[in-house]
Amino acid sequence: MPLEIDATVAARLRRSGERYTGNRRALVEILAREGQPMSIPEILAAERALAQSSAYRNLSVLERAGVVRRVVASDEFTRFELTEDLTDHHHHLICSVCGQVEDFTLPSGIERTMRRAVSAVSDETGYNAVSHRIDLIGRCPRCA
Amino acid sequence: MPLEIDATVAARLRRSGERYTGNRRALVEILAREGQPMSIPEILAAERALAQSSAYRNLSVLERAGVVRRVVASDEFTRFELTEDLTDHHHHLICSVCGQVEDFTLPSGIERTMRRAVSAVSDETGYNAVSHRIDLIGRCPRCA
DNA sequence: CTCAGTGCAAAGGATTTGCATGCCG
DNA sequence: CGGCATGCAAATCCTTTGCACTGAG
Repeated sequence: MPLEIDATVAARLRRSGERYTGNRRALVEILAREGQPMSIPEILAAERALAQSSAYRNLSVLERAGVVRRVVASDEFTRFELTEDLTDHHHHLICSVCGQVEDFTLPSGIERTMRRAVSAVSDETGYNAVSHRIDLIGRCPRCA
Repeated sequence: MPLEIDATVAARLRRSGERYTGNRRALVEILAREGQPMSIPEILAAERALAQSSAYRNLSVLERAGVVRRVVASDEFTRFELTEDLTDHHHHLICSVCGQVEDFTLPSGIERTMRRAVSAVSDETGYNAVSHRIDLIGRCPRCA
């Protein structure tokens, strides 16, 4: 796992008044290694020693600390990924059949356009602190 | 409810080999009237006579027939809305606190740009029949 | 020592399903 | 008439929680 991520995570947990325990480090490591949103079953398969309840509890802690983000796909599982500032700004390709999620990025020009549009909408509607999320839905090559 | 929607729904159900029953018509009517994604509790509150299981079952039938679409917000409830071709292409503002969903549209130029970008990504990744979904996340005026 | 973190098992809660009955086609 | 739709209640299954125990600080 990149040292920088590790240090940032440590700092954020400290700021939230939470410890950086072995289980939490393991979770961050798995998510960093995988680089794609992972469901709890996938995480548990990758880390046999981790109790299911600890996975849920710690991911929740990491979410509140701003380390991981919840991703909703098309199947019954919530997925988790490291927040964008630990990795990079990206979006998701979601397979409508199997629910698998893949990352992709948009050209920076389009991102700029989107940000402008988003802040315009935010002004018009009275919603504040608006972030955007762009998902593409289709069939992955395996399910096509 | 607009006659045109009613006729289209009837046709799609027929094509799926499904009946257009009273409950199904009531669901379409409520969703058309509301014009915003609705959760099951909201739907049941609007239609007291409808059994919860019938709501779930019929919305599922309507989804398979291409009449309604599932919308995932930020709370624990799945929401439902009429598909875009029965209404219009739009996106969602999701309140990160209460989960309420509101519609908004983007300027057509931006939509065009997005469609081009989406098809480029689709070509690169091997995903096909890709549609896009843009959600803005923020706090609605009531929760701000 | 203390208290947060952990694992196990049980509870919770949205959604699904089994089954007997009613009604549309 | 026959089969799908319906309502009720029970079952499912992801997720959360209670509790006793362990380990880090």
